[in-house]
Amino acid sequence: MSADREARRRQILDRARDVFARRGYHQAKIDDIVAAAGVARGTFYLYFHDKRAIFEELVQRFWQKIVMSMARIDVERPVEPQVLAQVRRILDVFLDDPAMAKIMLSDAAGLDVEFDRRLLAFAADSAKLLEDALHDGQLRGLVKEGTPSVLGFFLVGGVKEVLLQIVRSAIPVDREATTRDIYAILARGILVENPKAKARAKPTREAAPPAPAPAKKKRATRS
Amino acid sequence: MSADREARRRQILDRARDVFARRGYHQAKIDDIVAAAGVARGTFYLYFHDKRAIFEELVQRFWQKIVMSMARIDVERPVEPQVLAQVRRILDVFLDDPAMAKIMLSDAAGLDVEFDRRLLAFAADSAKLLEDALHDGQLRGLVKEGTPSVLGFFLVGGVKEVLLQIVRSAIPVDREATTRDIYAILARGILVENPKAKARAKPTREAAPPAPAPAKKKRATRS
DNA sequence: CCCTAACTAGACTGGCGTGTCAGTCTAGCT
DNA sequence: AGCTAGACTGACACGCCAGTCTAGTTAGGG
Repeated sequence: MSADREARRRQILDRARDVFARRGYHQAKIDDIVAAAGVARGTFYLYFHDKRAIFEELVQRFWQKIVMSMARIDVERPVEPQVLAQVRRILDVFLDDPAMAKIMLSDAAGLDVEFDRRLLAFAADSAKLLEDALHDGQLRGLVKEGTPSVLGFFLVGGVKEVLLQIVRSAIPVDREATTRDIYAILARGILVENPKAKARAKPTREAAPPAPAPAKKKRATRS
Repeated sequence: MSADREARRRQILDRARDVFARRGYHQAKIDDIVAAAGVARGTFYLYFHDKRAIFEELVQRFWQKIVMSMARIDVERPVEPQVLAQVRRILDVFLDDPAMAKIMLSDAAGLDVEFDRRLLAFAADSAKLLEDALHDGQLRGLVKEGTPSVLGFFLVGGVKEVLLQIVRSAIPVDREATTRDIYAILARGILVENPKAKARAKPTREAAPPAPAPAKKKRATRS
């Protein structure tokens, strides 16, 4: 009955997720999805109103998981283990479902004006909350100085990119180690401020350009 | 003659850039582009082979600018001003051309299998170079410990996200201040390690969930 | 005044992919 | 055996849009 129905729905949903992850929203054709799910084209439309609807449902469900993994930081207790645990939980949510992670971290924009609008609005709200939290943290001496919105964006962007690259490369990672790496960046940054000439290895070495779109430090052509 | 031709080409290119930035690759119709450029449909095809070609050229040109802004860090001289200048240059490149910035930071993927493939490959190369540079920096005592690839991804992702949000919100920012904010994160991180109960403001306050896709710290429902 | 080249306006077509719908098939009931 | 509900099928209609093409306009050069 409705249990069958639920199962069938689940099946389509799961397969669609894989197809979306592999091809991206626009490249994923309904034919690909129904083929992967092993159902007829018409059946798909018995369970989902249209392509956008199934995509939205996938995004929605995964977003729920993310929200569920968030925990308030208790100021009365040591912060470090709480932050570590939080980072670890985020890692788990994304890496436990690489297909959805890929979808959330690369697609999820540029499909529909309305969908984009809602997504953007939601993102803005979330960013505002994070910003407030960081500002509050600053007042409490838990967060270093700096423009809260910039701190928040950097934080989110950094974690997103790390997760995306992990998921893309499909290489299994040591989650514990990655958690510590991220925590170290949060707590201490990346650059050494006063180099005071430490190691100094092979003196002839290249520095490097950036990645995908924008990039950062060292090396190149000019200047 | 060819000067006129170059100018016409330029005009179409510039207007197309605006349309792509406003609508995204898929929503941008050829009709939108020719209307914005004030040329006839046929004329467009006198200058560009097809839609993908003009998009690729835009991406290509902007990427050149990014690469040009990269400078090798001279280990013999003080690092801080060099890094500050580097961050500032990146900010300038992106914020001077918000339309292209928007395109590079959100689209630029998911249009064509071949295009994606090349982009990804290129991104991977760049990431590798940055990773090597960071590793080298560690040996020289300029970069803190941690897995170089994770440091690199976090760095790139953080900067990307900050730029994207600035460009999206269209609010003019103080580039000098943003540069310092980013440098501060690079040099010192975000979290205070040993809070030692400093300020302590309004004790009843919310922490916050995250942003767009993945997110970070504080707040929520469970745990 | 004509000729050419660049351009315009816009009609056209071809392909693609979404969503529909008339019909089939199955399981269960009477 | 006859009937019914409703899950499922898949050919097809339709809209959309990139890219092509034609007829007509404009401007300059000889």
